[in-house]
This record gives sequence, C-alpha cells and structure tokens, in this order.
Amino acid sequence: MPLDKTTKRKQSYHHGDLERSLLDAAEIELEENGIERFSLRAVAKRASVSHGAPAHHFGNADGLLTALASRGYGKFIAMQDKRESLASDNPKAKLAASGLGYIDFAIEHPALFRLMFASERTDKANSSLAKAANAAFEKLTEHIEAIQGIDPHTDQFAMADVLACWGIAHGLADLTISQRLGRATFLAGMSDQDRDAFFSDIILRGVSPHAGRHA
Amino acid sequence: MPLDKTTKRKQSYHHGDLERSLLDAAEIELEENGIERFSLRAVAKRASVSHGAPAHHFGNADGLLTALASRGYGKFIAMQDKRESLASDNPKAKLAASGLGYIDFAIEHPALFRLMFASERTDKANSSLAKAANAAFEKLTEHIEAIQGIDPHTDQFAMADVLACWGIAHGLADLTISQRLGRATFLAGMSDQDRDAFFSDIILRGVSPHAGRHA
DNA sequence: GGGGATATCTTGACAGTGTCTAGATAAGCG
DNA sequence: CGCTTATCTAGACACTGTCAAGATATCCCC
Repeated sequence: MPLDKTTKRKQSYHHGDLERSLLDAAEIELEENGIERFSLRAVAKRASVSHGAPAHHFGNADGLLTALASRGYGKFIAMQDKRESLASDNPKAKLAASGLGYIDFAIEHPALFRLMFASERTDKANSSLAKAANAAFEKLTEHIEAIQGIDPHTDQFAMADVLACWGIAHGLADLTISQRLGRATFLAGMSDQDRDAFFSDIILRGVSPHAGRHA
Repeated sequence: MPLDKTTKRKQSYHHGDLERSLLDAAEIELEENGIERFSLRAVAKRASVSHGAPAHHFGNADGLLTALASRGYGKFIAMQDKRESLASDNPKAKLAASGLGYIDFAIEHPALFRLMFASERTDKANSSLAKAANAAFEKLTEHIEAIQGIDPHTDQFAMADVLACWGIAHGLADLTISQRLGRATFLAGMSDQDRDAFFSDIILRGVSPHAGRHA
C-alpha cells in the first residue's frame, strides 16, 4: 500500500537524515524538561521513530547528549560573533560584546548551556566536542591579546585576564539562568540597552589596568 | 528473637533518626554519582532501609534533594566564615576570603554545589531553602557595604559590585569543578598559597574603584 | 537489472527507577 | 491495657536505558 508519497516521504522505512532529526528532537526535549528529566525514549517518540533507533547513531543516551553539546558550541560562538559584529571597533568593546553573547546564549538555551558546561553526561574525551569547546576558549584569548598586546598562553598576567573575564561572563550567565539575580530588583526594570551596558561594565572589570605587564 | 541490642539498636523497627541518616546517605550518593545519576533507592539501600521509607520524611526524591540543598548552605557559609577568620582585618581581605571559601566549597562538594545552584530538582519556594540561600547573599552584601560604605540594597553602583564579585566567585568555582581551567596550565603548578593570591586578585576586580559613588 | 552484503530501524526483553497503596509494626497516650 | 498515630515494609505500576534478534531498505559489484 503506497501511502501518500507526495506529502512527505515519512513513510519510508529509512529516515534519510535521522541523525539530525534526533538532535533536533533532543534539543527541544532538553529545553522543555531540562537535563535532569531528559528521556531518550521521549526523543525517539518526538522524532516518530522507535525507542531503539537512536542507539545505532549515537551508541547510547550520553552519546546523543555529547553530539548535542558539540553542535551547541556552533550556536554559542555564532551568538558571540553576532554581538561582536554590532559592537564598535575597539578591542574592549569587542570583548564586552563577546561576553554579552555568552550571556545571550545561556538565556536563550539554558538547558543546552548547562549540558555544555556543567553536565557529567557528555564525553569530554570526544574529539569533536573538545575541539568545539577549545575554539570558544581561543576566541577569548584572542580578545585579551588584542587588548593587552601579548598572547595569554605565554603570559601569566594576560591569562589572569582571560580567567577573570571568563569567570565573570560565566558566573553572570549561570546565575541569571538560575534566576538568582532577581534579588537585584533594579535589573528587572532595566531596558535591554541599559542591562547590556550594566553587564558590559562588569565584564570589563576582568581586564587588568596594568596593560601589557609581563615577566 | 532479640538480636544484639548492645552493639546498635539497628534492629529496631523504628530507626530513631532516619531523617538525618537519609540525608547523610543522600549526600554520599550525590557526591559519588552526581545529580544526574542520583538514585533514591540507592540512598535507601545505603541507609539500610526499604525503598519506600524516604517518602514518609521527604515526600518524594526532590523533597529529599531540597532538604539536602538547604543543609548544604550551612556548610557553605561555614566554609566562608572559616576563610574570613583567617584573613587579615580589612574589608577587602574579608571579601576575598569569602570568595575563596565559596570556591573551596565547590571543590570539596562539587555535586552538592551543583544541586544548590544549578539544579531544577530543588523546590525554590521551600522557605527553609530560600532562607538559607538568602543568608548567603546577605553575607556578600555586607562585605560590599563594609567596603563602599553604602547598603547595596539602596545603591545601584554598590549592587553592581555585589553582582560582579558574586559572578566572579561563582564563575571561577563552576569552571573549576568542570575542570575547564586546566588549560591555564600554570594553575596546576601553583602552591595553594599562590593560587589563593591569584584568585583573590581576580575576585577583588569585582569591586569598583569609584568608592562610595551613588546617585 | 539481480542479488548478496551492509546499513538502518523495529520489536521484545530485562533490570533498574520513582511513586503509590495497603498492610505490618512500633511508639505514644488515654 | 487498648486505641490512635507515626513510622516503615512490601508489592505493584508505569516508565527508563540498554541489549539482542529480527525485519527492511539501500548500496554496490557482478
């Protein structure tokens, strides 16, 4: 019985691009339920496929989550790039914009953010994931190098700036999605523009004023 | 058959202080397996009690985790206090010490830290938990007030300092237990004392130099 | 084009999970 | 002592992730 092949070829036994479909479904499930209530069978059901299907592509549930985290870094960097492209053309503005993109991503994809940065279910030895995470880190070091004029990999003081800025952006992002910053009531009443300026100021505190200092 | 009543009264049907025993067992299980692999039945087994026993004391698994998080804030604040008591007697040193205690706690109890700050399984409406979390926050605002001479609750610039310092300490703590800071290779080779000084410097960057500025 | 090898997906089974209910046991109190 | 209440056990249920066996489609070489 050849069912409506015209509408969708969904009736096909082979899915075509199930790997992508599963990742899409998993991302939705993740954002809806959070990591702690993530269900592989629910992902399969959402993708209209049997509960055993994901195993062939990802091995197990953690494999799927690892792939999802890896893909997440693409969006993560893209959001930072977008912020940077809108920023004025000086190193500090670019750095602040990058940090705002960091926070943007956390707010828009809180569960994915947690998966990427705080989950034990991802395989950190996975080369694809490690490469993606490293790219995000290198991006930050380049910003600091542009400001301080020296490669943080070779200079301890510049690396301190890297850790400071990273810590600030990450901390603000994590606390924001945990809804911990609501106590600072004035934040809720701020316009987006004011909020960005407020966060930018804080992010730039990570940069040491002792520019170019090194051993 | 009255079994050895002398050694432990464990043979008693009623446990005596099962609530505390369950919390202790849960804390061990949590640190061993992480939140994402936490099992209520494993907790019951560790406490040598039936799988249904926890329900009577905590309602459900999330109730147990909420109580555990609430108790965690006690240790959390205690660790900060210990650091502060060892610090020299000036407001900035106290603030930095408090931040180091923040990081200490995360390193010693990573899973509990994640439960307290990044889990969706705790009931944030729980009054006991909210009160504990608030106490930790107020502690920080007092440090900033001691430095800037104005209550952050009434001054936006002082509150910015609060969020900055909190973000830094939290970000460094979270990234540390995620083992993300290993790339900054020199950190591993540092003595505890040097590492503390390094983190202290970063934490204090959260304090704005424009002291006492206010609208 | 045909046909065997291979990739892909389904199905059923299994142990483990959290929660609910009913019942057993202990403790408290009149 | 006996009734009430608190506490804990035991069994059932639906759901979970993973595994093994089988069904089905696609690929590729003859």
